[in-house]
This record gives sequence, structure tokens and C-alpha cells, in this order.
Amino acid sequence: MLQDTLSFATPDCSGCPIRHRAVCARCDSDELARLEEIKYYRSFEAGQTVIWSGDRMDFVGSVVSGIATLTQTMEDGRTQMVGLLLPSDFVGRPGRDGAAYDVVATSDLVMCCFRKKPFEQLMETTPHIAQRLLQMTLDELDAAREWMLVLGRKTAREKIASLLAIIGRRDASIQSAPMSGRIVFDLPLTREAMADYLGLTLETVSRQVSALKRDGVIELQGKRHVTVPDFSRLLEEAGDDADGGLLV
Amino acid sequence: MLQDTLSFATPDCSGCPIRHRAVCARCDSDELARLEEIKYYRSFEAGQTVIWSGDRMDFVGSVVSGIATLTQTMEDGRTQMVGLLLPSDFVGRPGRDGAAYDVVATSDLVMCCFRKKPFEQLMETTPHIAQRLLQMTLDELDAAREWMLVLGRKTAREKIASLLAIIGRRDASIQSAPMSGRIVFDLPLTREAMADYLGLTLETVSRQVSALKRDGVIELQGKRHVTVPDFSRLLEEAGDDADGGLLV
DNA sequence: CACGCGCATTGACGCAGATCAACCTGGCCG
DNA sequence: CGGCCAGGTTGATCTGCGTCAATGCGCGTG
Repeated sequence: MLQDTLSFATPDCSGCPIRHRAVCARCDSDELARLEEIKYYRSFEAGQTVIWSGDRMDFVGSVVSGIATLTQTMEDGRTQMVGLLLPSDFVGRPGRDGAAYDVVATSDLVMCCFRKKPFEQLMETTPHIAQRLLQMTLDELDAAREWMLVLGRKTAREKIASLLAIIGRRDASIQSAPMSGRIVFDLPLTREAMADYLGLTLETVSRQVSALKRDGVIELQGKRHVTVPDFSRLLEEAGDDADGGLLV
Repeated sequence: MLQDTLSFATPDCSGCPIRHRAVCARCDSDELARLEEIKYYRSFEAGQTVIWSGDRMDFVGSVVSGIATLTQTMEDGRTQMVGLLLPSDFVGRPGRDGAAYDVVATSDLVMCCFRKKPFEQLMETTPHIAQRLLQMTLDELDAAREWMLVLGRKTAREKIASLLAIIGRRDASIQSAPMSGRIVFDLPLTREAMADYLGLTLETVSRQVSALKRDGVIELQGKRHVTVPDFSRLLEEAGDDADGGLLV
């Protein structure tokens, strides 16, 4: 919510919505000014590819609004989503030349970018920026490893529940909603994208979503709008203990 | 190999084998001296738990010799290995209090540790340490995401081949052996540990290893000593294009 | 309105890998 | 030496999910 307002009225770091989590969280006014110089916004349409794996990347940045996915593809076409980019998530690999994955916008998308070279130079002289990026990367690493457990050991039903829990939690925390009880959100992904995230087929996703609906774990309005009447029940279905687990 | 010699004759960073990849790679003599003050070695026996998930961690460090695994466990006992720690790999989460995973030594293990608080202080004032850690964390993130593709989309046979390729490559690069042709190494993992890494059962691992042997992709001397007559053939079996893929 | 198209659902069937179970193999210790 | 036990192999059977295929549903467009 906060994310989607204000951002263009005052397109500078101090007013920038990404400030909540992103690089400039601890910057002083001098550093903000330097960030401001190398900052620009980019917009993408739904379905558009933001970065091809292997591309030279000349920027780093954060998602301001919209959703993008991060995927890997094998030569024979099998694909695995390895990350989901929601508002405030960071994109880019300071110190690296190439992109490692495909980044695709799944909705209309706005990114707040910094030109990479000068950003890296700023990083050299500003310790807390590197530290901030380290913290964010550790978060991503935790999320990736959490997801390895989901992919390697969970059943299809548990996988679906885990995904719904992650999206629901993420959405809820943005809205400062309570972490238990009733939760409502929109699925930002097609059944196929969900399947790619979970290492399943879209048919299995569809079946398991229907099953969770039939069993009262979730309610559906249309295909995408989800109501979770009891969030802790969903966590149980995901195979997590009610409080821990599922970072991001 | 290099790893296992010398390390205790001269227990300072300049002679420390981990210097090849780890934090002190770019330190000047002053910084090395400060690292030296907060450095100590710890030894573990095979099977010993180094860290329990949730433990308060008061150190960060690198593996000097031996092998450890990084695992997550669900309440019902299902476990997923999320990382393999070989010599020179970094352990720890600067800026974080708790451990996120169980770390278990699978062989006798020596770690080179730094006390965490002073290490973090050093990081505050020494930009390139945070940058170095960021690079290492990005490497781990790439590896974790690569592994997500393995877990989510590969068949059992491909999974085994991928694991053998990773271990073989890692082992070979340490010994500066060529990246193609004949490769020889020892499996540092039991069949069960391999299964936990790959999201399979140990029976399936055993069967697929036998199958790869039967098909001439690998040769086995005993249960653990592996010869790969043609590394690029192994990469094919893993579903990778011969040059790219499988970071770490 | 009918048509087409992208997305989703549902059913029938087959198979890769899990499960259960028996047996092997080599190293250690009394 | 023999017995034990952890780790490994192999076989028989079961099942969850993939595969293939038909059908539904909402929406924009001619």
C-alpha cells in the first residue's frame, strides 16, 4: 500500500518508498544526494522480460511496484522459478558483470535503478551500503534455502500451502495485518507460474488448490482472490510450526 | 590438498590456507593483525554437531579441513540438506544473532573462527571485508538457486549426476586439475546424506549410482572412491550444457 | 452475438520414485 | 575367530504426481 503511493510525486531517495528496506535506509544526506545523481526509474509491462540470464547488467535497483519472477531454464525447456520479486526487493549483483537468471515482469512493474559502476564506487567508500546489501543477500539466501526444503521434501499439497503462506504473509506484513486469523490477498501468479515455483505441473497445482478449497483451508473469489480464514491452519498444512519458518 | 598442510605450523592469516577465498584475502598487515587477535581454531569429530539451528552464534569462520553439512529439519523428521561446507567455505551470519540451520561435521573437521562481535566491529570500519562477504554470500545464493533447479526439475539420475559433478568439480579445482576428461575423487557423503541433499530416498540414490556405474558414466572402487572417465559425459547426464551451470 | 484465446479445471491412465523388506559387505571389538 | 552393526545393495509392490486429453470459463474483438 504505502509502496504504491507517493513514489512519483517526489522521486528522490528521501521520499522513495523503497527506502523501507533498501540500500538507502541508513544513508546521510550527502550520500542520498550522490545516490540521487545515479538514480532513475524504469517501467515494464506485464510479461516483459526485464533481464535475460547472461546479459550484461549495468544497473542495480529495487522493485517499486508490481511483481517480477526470477527463473532458470534448462536447454530442454524445463524451468524453475528461483525467486519472486515483490515491492522493495532488490535486484542486481554489485561486483558481478552478468545476470544469472531471467527476470520477467508478471504484472506492470516499476523499478528504481542505480547505475551500476557509480553505485559500486559509492559502495567502496560507504561501508554501511555494503553491509546493508549483505543483510539483504543473507535474507535472500535464507529464503532460497527455506525453499530448498519445500522443493525437496514437501508434498504437492504442502507446497501449495507454503506458497500461499509466503505470499499471504508478505502481503499481510506490508499491510501490517496480524500474523494469524483471517487473511485476504490476490495471487500474483498464474497456475503455471506457481507450478514453476513449486516444481510441479500446472495440473497438480490446480488440483491441490481445489482440494484446499474443498477442505475449507482457503476460499476463492474468482481464480486469483484468496481468503484464508485461519492462517495458522494454513501453516499447519504447509508443514511448518505455527510461528517459525518461512522467512522472506 | 593444499588445505590440509601447513595450517597449524603458522596459525596466522598470512599462512592460513583459508586465505585463498575467505575474508582476509585483501587485508593489509594492520587488519590482519586485528583479525589475528580475534582468531582461534576449533576441531570437531565426525558426526559431531557444530551448530544447532536456533543457537546463538558467537563466531563466524571458515572450514580449514574436513566436511560439514548444513541441514534443515521438519518436525516430522524429514530433512533437507541446504548446503555442503568444504574447505575454504565460510560459516556464519555477520549481523545476525541466531543460526538458521544445523551444521554437522561429516568428517573430522577444523574450523578457523573469529569472535563475532569484534569481527562485526572490524567490518564496520573495513569496507572491503563487507564487500568480500557480500561476494561470498552472492556465490552461495547462486549455488542455492542452482540447487533449486536440481531439486525442483531434475530426475533422480540427473540429480545424482549433478551432485557428482559439483563435488568432482570442486575437488578438481582445488587440485587444479583440468575441467574435462578423467576425474577422480572420494565421495564425502553417505548414501543417506546424498539423499538428503537431493530430496530422494537412500534406496533411489543407491539404485541410480549403480545405474550410472552400469552405464559407464562412473567407475567405483569401493563405495566411496569415484572415477569419472569423461567429465563432460557426466555433465550431459546432469542435464547441463558442458561449460555453464553448476556454480560453487 | 459468436468466436477465439488465454487460463483454469477435471478425468483417465502410466510411471518414476517411495516404501517395505531381505540380504550383503566390511570394519571393529570382545 | 565370530558376532555385531552401520552402511549399502537389490527386489517387490504401492502411490503421488506427471502426462495426455477433453471441457469450462471469462474476456476482448470483429
